[in-house]
Amino acid sequence: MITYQRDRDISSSSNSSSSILSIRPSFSDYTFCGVNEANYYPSFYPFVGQTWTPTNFNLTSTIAQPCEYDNMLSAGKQTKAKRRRVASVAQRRAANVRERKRMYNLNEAFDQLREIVPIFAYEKKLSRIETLRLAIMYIAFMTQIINGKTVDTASLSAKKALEEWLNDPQNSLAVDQRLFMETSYSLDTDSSCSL
DNA sequence: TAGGCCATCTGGTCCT
DNA sequence: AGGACCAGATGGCCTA
Repeated sequence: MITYQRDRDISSSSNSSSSILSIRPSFSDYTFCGVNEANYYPSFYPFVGQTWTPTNFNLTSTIAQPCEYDNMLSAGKQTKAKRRRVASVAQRRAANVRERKRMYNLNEAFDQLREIVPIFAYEKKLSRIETLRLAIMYIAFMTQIINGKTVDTASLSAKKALEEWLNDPQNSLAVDQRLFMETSYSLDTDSSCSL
């Protein structure tokens, strides 16, 4: 009997002699069940903390079948005939690496955006959603300037938008209201401002 | 301790 | 067929 848990749990666990193994069994575990690498089917999450057996993973042949959990997930959904892509261990790992790289690039773009939007007295690092919302308002503010509105008028609209935003019950963000006031103040007083 | 934010894994879908 | 993109799930970390 083998019990699985996530890789992350393993790395944070100090007890290396534990009988708890990785949720991703070694290749030998698959071959033990008669599954070859080409038919690797990586759906083990439902069995975290549970005793793993070929029965509850529905491994009754040499080919891994979708487990009950996947059937539960797809139940109730209007599904057309789906293409089941069978990924090898190497393909799945490569996809994970690509996904990490994709998210890294996304975060790099967020960092660049954080450097552009004016935050002034805001000492805390903006979250991604804060960055996006601030950028939206900043663009709206600058658009008004470009369209000939005075800084005062544009700043008034920006302040109004900011107040609406802050008063939005859905918005739990506690942003200092000085953000946009200081933006307009900076435009007013700093001629070298490159905003 | 609850909630927010984030990283990561994963499978489905779209596109080349 | 395979990569990119996306959303759901999950767990860790931090803060109020």
